[in-house]
Formats: sequence, C-alpha cells, structure tokens
Amino acid sequence: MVKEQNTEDRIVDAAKKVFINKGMDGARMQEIANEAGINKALLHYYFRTKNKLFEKVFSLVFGDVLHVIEQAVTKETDFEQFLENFIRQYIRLLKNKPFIPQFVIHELNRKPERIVAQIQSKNVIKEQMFSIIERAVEKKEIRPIQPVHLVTNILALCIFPFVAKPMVKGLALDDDEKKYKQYINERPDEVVAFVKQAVLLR
Amino acid sequence: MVKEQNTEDRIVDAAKKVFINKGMDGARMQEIANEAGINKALLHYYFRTKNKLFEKVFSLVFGDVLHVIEQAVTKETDFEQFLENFIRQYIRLLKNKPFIPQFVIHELNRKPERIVAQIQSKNVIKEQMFSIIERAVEKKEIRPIQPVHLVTNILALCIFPFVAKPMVKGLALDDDEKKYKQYINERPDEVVAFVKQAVLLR
DNA sequence: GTCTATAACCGGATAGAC
DNA sequence: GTCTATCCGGTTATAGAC
Repeated sequence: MVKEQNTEDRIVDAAKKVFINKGMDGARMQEIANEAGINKALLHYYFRTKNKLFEKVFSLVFGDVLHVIEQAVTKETDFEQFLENFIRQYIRLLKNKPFIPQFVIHELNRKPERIVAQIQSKNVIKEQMFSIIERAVEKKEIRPIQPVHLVTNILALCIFPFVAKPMVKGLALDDDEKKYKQYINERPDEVVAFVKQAVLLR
Repeated sequence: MVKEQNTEDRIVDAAKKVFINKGMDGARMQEIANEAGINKALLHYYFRTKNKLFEKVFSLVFGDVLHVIEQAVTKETDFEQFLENFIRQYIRLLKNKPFIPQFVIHELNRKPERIVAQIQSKNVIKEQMFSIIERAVEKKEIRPIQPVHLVTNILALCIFPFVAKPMVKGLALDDDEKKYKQYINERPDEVVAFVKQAVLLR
C-alpha cells in the first residue's frame, strides 16, 4: 500500500511473508533479509532475535484476524443478515490472504499458550457472536443449537477449503487450479445456503 | 500393538510420533533416536537421510488416512446410513489421533506436489463418495448439491475442531480442557444433525 | 547391526568498521 | 543505521571400531 517504507516496516513485511509461508521453524533469517533487501545483521539490530521478530509478526497477524472478525460481527445484530455478511466477508478476506489461517493454526498448535497472551478483544467477539445466536434461538428464528457449535461450524466451512487446498484440489478436482478457483468462487453461496438450510426455521 | 519389534519398525514408529508432533522442520533426529531407544547413527544406517525418513513416514500416515476414509466409504451405499457412519467413524478416529490432520495439512501445504505421488487409491474414494451423493440427489433424497461441496463441508465439520483446538478452546471455551472434551463428545451428534438438516429433503 | 567419535554444514547471533 | 566478516552452537551425516 505504502510506497516508501522505513527499514523497520520493510523488515516486518518481509518477515510476515516468509514466516507465513514457512512457519517459525522453516523460516530463515537470510531469506527475510533478502526479501527486505537488507542484510542479516540489520535484522538483529532491529529485533534482537529470530524469536522476537516472530512474536512481533504473529501478534500482528493474529491481531488482524481478530480485528476482521470483530468488524464482521459488530455490524449486524439481525441473525440472517449477520450470517450472510459474516460468511461473505470472511471468505473474501481468505481469498486475498489464503495462507493466514494455516499459519495461525499451525503456530497456535506449536505453542498453544500463545492464545492466552493474545486474548484482549476475545470476549467482545465471543459475547457478541454468542448473543446474536442465542437471541435467534429464543426468537425461534433458528433451531436450538449451542453457539459454540454453530460458530465453529461456520468457521470450519469458511476456512477448511483454504487450509486443505492441496487435498481438495488433488483428491477431488483433478489437481486442476482452474477448477479449484471455480470451486472457491462458489463457496460463499454454498456456505450461506448450507448453513441457512441447517439452522433456519421455515 | 506389537510387543517385540525389529529396529526398523521401532524407528518408523518413533519417527511418526516426532514428525507428527513437530513437523519436518521442527523434528530432530536426536529426538527420534531417543524415542526409538537407539542412537542417531543407526537412523542413518536404515534411512540415509532425514528427508528419506520423513518421506517414508508421510506416505505411511497419508496412506492410513486414505485407507480409513476408503473403509468408511465402501461400507454403505444408502445415503443416510453413509452419512451417519462416515461422520461418526471419522470423528472417533480423530479423537484417537488428533494430530494427524494438522500434520498432513501442514506438510501438504509445504510441498503440494506430494499429493500427486500419493494418489493411487484416490479415484476409488472420490468416485465412490461422489456417486453416493449423485444418486441421492437423483432420488430426491437430498437437495441438489455438488458432490465436491458436500464432501468438503462434511470433512470441514469433522476436522476443524481438532486442527483449531487452541482457538476453539481459547476463544470460545474459556481455555478449559474439560469444556473442550465435552464439546468434542458432542460433535458427532451435532455434525450429523447439522448436515442432515442442511441437505435431507423431508 | 549397533555403537562412539567426529566431520561437515548450516544458521542465528555478534564484533567492529564505516 | 548499515555493512562485512566471523563466531559459535546445534544438527545432520559419516568414519570406523566392535
């Protein structure tokens, strides 16, 4: 977005790119330096260790994820509108940054304590989503379902096609990139329809 | 399962354990050797390089995954039975080996070409699943839906709670292991009900 | 086949000049 | 702030005795 960046930002951007694609263990400081157009020593000058640089990147990325979800959540309180908006917005985001979920999931599994350190805005999001669902159940707009399950179902349907891309593409779509693109384009309608059918009372 | 194992099998078992938990990049030959109760040199005697050992492990694990799915698929041809069996069997399996999907997904993303090398039984599974679904659509047992979407929806609903455990537990369940266990126990009924609602024509 | 010892290498981190 | 050169620990891989 920005043209002229200071060194620190260039490093962070480069680090994001490399860490997201290779993970903490697979990433190389040399590669990050190359990506940023500087040399290794300078990385250490700005962020003393690889680990510190990684933590910085992870908290930024995870913060973004939470922020986007929060945005999508706090817009609507009507259930059907919320469902539509959330699913479409979230999948659109994933189309632009398809490697983020795999990165976040992998690094959270590697070090699950991380989640605790990161949970500031968590409760806002959780309470908001849960209350939308609970209200919809009370109003008999949807069948009785526990909020945790509905939320994870929705996230699963949105995220899985991206994290499991090689499997979906290889096992079901003849390893054909065009078919995969097409499939991804169909997902928003498909997921919205699927969830609505599953929970809306008609 | 077996008590007395030869060295090669002990190595492979140890390697599975370590690679599945740490991934290719995070795993250490020393740790595998310790786990197998031998020394590093012997690893190289049996499998010349770390990479060769990893490839062996990956193809075994991925083969198992495909095999289990194949089993679940080829049992029933009636749609509703297939749905029930598949979901319940698959989640039961994941409860026993919760780290497999994250491992497979991560390593496939690291090297997507892998999938091509591994696709022997692929088509049997795919054709079988797809034809069960297509027949159900024709018979008006379920609403019209593309097989790819239904299959990925089902897999997503089964797998996601395991690969995203830290997120589900941390963001939605107060980071409480008991609540997570409880949540996982509810999944089979929840997923079966969700999918049936979503597709069955009543 | 299995071990100990060690070579060879790689990658994160530091020293020090500019 | 940025660079080149270098160190040093850890990890894969090999040599060679048993």
